[in-house]
Amino acid sequence: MFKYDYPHPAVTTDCVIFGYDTREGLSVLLIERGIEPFRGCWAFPGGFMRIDEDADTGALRELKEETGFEPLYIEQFGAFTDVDRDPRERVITIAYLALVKKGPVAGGDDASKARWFPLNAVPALAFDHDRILRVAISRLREQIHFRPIGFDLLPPVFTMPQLQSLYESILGTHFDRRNFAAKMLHLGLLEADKERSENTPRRVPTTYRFNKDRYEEMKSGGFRIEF
Amino acid sequence: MFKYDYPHPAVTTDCVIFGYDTREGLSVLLIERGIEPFRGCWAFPGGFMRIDEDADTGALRELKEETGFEPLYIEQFGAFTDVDRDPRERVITIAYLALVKKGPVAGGDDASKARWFPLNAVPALAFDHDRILRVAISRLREQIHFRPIGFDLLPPVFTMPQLQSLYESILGTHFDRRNFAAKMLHLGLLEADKERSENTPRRVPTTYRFNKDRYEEMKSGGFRIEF
DNA sequence: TTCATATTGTGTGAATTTTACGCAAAGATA
DNA sequence: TATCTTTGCGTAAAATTCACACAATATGAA
Repeated sequence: MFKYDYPHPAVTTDCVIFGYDTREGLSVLLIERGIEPFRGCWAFPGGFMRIDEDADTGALRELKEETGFEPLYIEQFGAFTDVDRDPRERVITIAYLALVKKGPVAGGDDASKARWFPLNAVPALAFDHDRILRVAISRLREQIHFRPIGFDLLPPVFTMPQLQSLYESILGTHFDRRNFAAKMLHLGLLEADKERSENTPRRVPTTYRFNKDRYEEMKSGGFRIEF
Repeated sequence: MFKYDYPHPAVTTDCVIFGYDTREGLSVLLIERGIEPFRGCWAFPGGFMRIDEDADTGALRELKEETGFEPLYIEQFGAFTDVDRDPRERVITIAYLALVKKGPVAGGDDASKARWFPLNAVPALAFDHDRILRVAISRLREQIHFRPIGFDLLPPVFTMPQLQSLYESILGTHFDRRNFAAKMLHLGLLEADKERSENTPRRVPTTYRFNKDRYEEMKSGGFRIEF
């Protein structure tokens, strides 16, 4: 039993985990809650922050425990603190945005009910997670202009059409194929690859790799990807 | 006495309050701590979040109580959760960025020791507030591209040189006078004012007002101020 | 093998925006 | 009235964005 002179809220972390594939576009990973409150509802993986770990560590721990994924990018994007957002007691949550390489859920102990949902087919969510998701998406859209985080969602070797549909999926817009390729190549972050991509219906597109060293160089002088 | 099965951290809010005037440029409002820990150190106004209010409400309350200012803009920009950031007990803080019309500190009860510091003359700060300040400044620089929040820092009627030095002060850069004016006017957010500005050494610059209605119109179609 | 089809790679000119900078007008001071 | 400083306006060159055409490559059917 832990005692305080003043009431303290409980603190949780929640992870909005995005993944991507060409078939379903941008998707988010949800877990079906096995316990009350909101039993049977879908929610973000997350849990109580331990008293001896910071929120970043806690979010990462919960993410791995509940989904088995190793995030390629993770970033705190806000605290959600509405007084009655949790029916049990006063709980505030610190929300994280994570990108992972999409795949079948490897499954830790709790992961039996984890599933990917394409962004346009997300069910009603527990707590205030609907609002958290909206904020996460708008944050992802902002971030993609400043960091090449999109590349974390693709395999290490990818084609220009793949890269374009990823960007279109995240930003919800359509780009001219030729202008998109020109801009991307002009950034100097891509290098053409020898290998050929597999499983393409028509002409085989050239494959590229993301040059992370080049990106690190560019960051020092400030940096922005325009679209 | 409040008892929990699991340990709960304390939760505070802290406000990084920015003000501006031509003489000192961008400044931040700090309070000298009267109690331990960090007694005598300068820190952001803030305090414990109440169990029956959300963080936004708490931040606003503390801001008003401790400084007497009414923020023209306020925005949460992050939670800081390092395990040992407070020597007393586990305390996490939710940090807010606020803009106020700079003036003498009106002073609530605690405000006796509040003072404005120009950004290039900020003393060492209590807790992890140095880091919080750095994050706040970079957030302010980002935000100024998407919202005309700079106008909240100026008097309702202002001149183009005033507006320019505000932007230069926030972004830490220098713009060509003529190009800056052209871009600003081109946005359509300014309307020329009849009145003349006072106290100018040479030629009297024309004065402008910020057209908030026009801004609200523009927001719907997405919006970005480029520099 | 050949042809029609689908998809990718590259280029180019027009329109727009950014950038650098010249010059005259307006007020203050001598 | 002359001089100095600051503001307002304009313009040409450079860079970027945007719309679009055409050739090249692979597949599958004839």
